Amino acid sequence: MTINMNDLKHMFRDRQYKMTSQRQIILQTFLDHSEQHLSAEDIYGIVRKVAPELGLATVYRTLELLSDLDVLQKIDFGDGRHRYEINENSSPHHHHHLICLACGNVREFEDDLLESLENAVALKSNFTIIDHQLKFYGYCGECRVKSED
Amino acid sequence: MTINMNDLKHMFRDRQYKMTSQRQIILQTFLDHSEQHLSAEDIYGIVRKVAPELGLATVYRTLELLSDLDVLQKIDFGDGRHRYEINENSSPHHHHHLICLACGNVREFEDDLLESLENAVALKSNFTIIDHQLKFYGYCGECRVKSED
DNA sequence: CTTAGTGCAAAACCTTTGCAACTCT
DNA sequence: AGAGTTGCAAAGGTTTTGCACTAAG
Repeated sequence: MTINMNDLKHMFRDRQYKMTSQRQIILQTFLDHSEQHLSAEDIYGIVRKVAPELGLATVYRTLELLSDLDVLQKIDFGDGRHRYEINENSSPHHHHHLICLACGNVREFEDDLLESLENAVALKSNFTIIDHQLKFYGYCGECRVKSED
Repeated sequence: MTINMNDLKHMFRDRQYKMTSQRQIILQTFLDHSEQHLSAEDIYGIVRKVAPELGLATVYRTLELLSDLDVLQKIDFGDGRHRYEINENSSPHHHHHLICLACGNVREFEDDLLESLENAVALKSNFTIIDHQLKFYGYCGECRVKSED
């Protein structure tokens, strides 16, 4: 159930947004880098090669729009800038991040186990849960080996 | 096992940091507001009343120092500024955040259930986990009632 | 006394906004 | 034609930094 350009065009039409070339290029960039967590500046750098006149402000505005439409998910790894990843499937859940404190690398981790916890929390705290974000901080295998010298 | 000023003084002495009045005041502010998630500007505002000459840069530098010492935990709720809370007990684990998408309020949630998940992740991904952060986004009881009009 | 820490102001970042020109529908 | 969109530059907000001065050990 991957999002494609056609879905997007319909989504836009329905809400009277316009499908501009800039928006297409930016979305395509996410489709081409679906495994990565790109910042506005990252996108700007990539997109510049194809469309040198495309402005950084447009990147920011498009990122905000696509986040509002739940096409992108805004994440924060604490490195001072927002990062975005494409929501490939309909449900944004079930995928978390392993952040290495040494090299800063971010890896994905698939998981379903949080569902039950979520229900428990909702009940106990009178809180309607829409989404969650789980991040693990630690050291990846590579960095662990390096530090063993 | 609450952190107090004496523990801190020893911690500082051991590492040849100086215990200045500014640092004491800032730490005391966290002890007095242990349930809250204060930003640099929050701290600055509170501290100003006691020590009007204390500068914002010092607040930032102290926040960084105390985070490095694991006395404070740096959190990000996506509101454009970093927030800090004091690590009252030795193990920083077992407490998460419920963030209301309507009013922006942040509530704490106590929990132990993530331990087993953490072990599973560590094993499966060859990743040594030091810490985790779990955030639930949704709507608190109050905002849910309000939106039912 | 020596070295770390402070305060101030300036700089550095990331992100948002105002506005005239532009382009999808 | 008309509404939404873009690009540029300027402004905004948070955090960092350089440097002369001060204070802790």
